Amino acid sequence: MASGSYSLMWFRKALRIHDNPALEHASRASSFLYPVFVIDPRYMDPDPGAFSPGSSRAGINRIRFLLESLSDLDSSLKKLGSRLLVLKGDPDQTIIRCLKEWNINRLCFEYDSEPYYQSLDEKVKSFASSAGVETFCPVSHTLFNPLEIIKKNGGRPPLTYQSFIKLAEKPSWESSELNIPISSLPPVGDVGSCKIFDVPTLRELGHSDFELDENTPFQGGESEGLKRLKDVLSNQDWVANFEKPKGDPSAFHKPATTVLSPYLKFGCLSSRYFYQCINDVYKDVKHSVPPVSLLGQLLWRDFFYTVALGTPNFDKMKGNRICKQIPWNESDELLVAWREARTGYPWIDAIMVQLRKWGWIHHLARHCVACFLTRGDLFVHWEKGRDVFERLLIDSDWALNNGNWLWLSCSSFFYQYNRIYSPVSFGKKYDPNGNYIRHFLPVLKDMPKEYIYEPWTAPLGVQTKAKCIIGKDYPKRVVCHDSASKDCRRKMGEAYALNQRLHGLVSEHDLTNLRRNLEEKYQTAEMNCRSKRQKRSC
DNA sequence: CGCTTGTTGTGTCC
DNA sequence: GGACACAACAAGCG
Repeated sequence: MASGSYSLMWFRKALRIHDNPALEHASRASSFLYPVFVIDPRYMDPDPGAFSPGSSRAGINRIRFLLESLSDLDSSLKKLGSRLLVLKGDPDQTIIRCLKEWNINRLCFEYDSEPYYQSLDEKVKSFASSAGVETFCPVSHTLFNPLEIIKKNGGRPPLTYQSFIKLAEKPSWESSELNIPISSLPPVGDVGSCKIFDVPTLRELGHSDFELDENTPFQGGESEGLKRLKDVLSNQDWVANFEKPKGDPSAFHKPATTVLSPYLKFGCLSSRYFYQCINDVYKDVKHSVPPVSLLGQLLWRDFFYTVALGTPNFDKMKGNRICKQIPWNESDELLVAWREARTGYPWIDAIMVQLRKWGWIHHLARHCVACFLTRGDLFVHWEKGRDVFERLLIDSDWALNNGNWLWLSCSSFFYQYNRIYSPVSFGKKYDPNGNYIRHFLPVLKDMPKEYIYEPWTAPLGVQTKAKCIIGKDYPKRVVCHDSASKDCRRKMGEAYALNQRLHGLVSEHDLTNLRRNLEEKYQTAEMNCRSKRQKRSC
């Protein structure tokens, strides 16, 4: 193309300038470059019916993080002589209209393995090919191409971390220069009759009633992500010796992990660039190794992306060949208590408050509440907890979120259902004084440390003095952990036996039968108590 | 079939 | 802080 191309760079994730092969390609030999982000009203418009402020799909914290990331991207593009063109509408229809209106002959966007993008991209690509528009969709969100790994494994994804590591080996780009600085970009061409917006504010999108008392301390955008990365890397010793299971989930003034996950989720930070930076630190020093090392965490991310892509119905129990079929109970009452931080277990409730306010909680805190909701205490379906995380986390990532819920509920990957996190003693060993609880549940701030993890055991006099009466100022616990966790173990055992007997081919009918049996067998004191309450209220 | 391996449990004992 | 019992799982490999 002698006169140069009219190129459209479609931003979805990869909200960055550095290590962005699609952007690089789009800017090469182009007369005009149109950098586009499409706001889908279904994703961004307020939904007053949702259980937390935000849209129907995302809580307010993640929408804010995305808008901050877009603003940052826009100002970086402006420094390079370009800008971000924000459009509103159905993403596929909007992109197709732009392609026509602007006579685009080259469309560039990052490959995305999530089902949502797979079907969206299919539509856009099929139009592009019929219209003679060249498309360029590089894999740059993950370290490896998940399709290649699946192919290498004979068409099925590896199901253990170690087999994944063996298949993956070293990434092809390990020692190439990824972060080639861009000094300028081609100009944006005429936009014709397409309505172009600036990056909107939350208020402009109609979100106004969000809480202001304590919001996420994490700001979106590539600049912020790179700054955070620099901070992390400046502590070489910490990077080299990082071991994931050893972090302190109750540390919140200074989190025990990098909190780079939200930047990786939106692609504000390139996972490949991060990988190279860690490798640089490792060069001359003794360091931890996967799976627990910092580099190991990036490999976990790729592992889950690969399994997720190669597993039909990965985000469901039914029809998911790697998921155990378990007769989770259908109690919305218990789900809501968990979601609204009213379980009566301060450690669990404090975590759920931090999740709602910050949109981020420590990895082990995620384990505690996920285990508690599913196989540990409440026996509620992992898909319901998954939905809550999906909405509230600023770093919620389709493959990782579903993969971790499968893991924690002992539905796949991990099967030792007798290992249950105690909602009392797990937090206590990190934070014996309960500072974390006092911060996120101020109603308990004056409870003596002897009782703060189990306030229902505090004598009434102590409760009065702490101005926190259990059952009035703070809820009574929704189940008794000792008996509930024992019941969960037994239920899991029976469900596993059924899965084994039927070789995983458990029908809806089998599951209903087992559920009925279990309910008869294992009704604990609380369960009886709860059903009596329900009957009374009916 | 038997053996090894698997990121991250709890409670008790020394 | 390390060892052990607890009660015990699945996947992968030979």
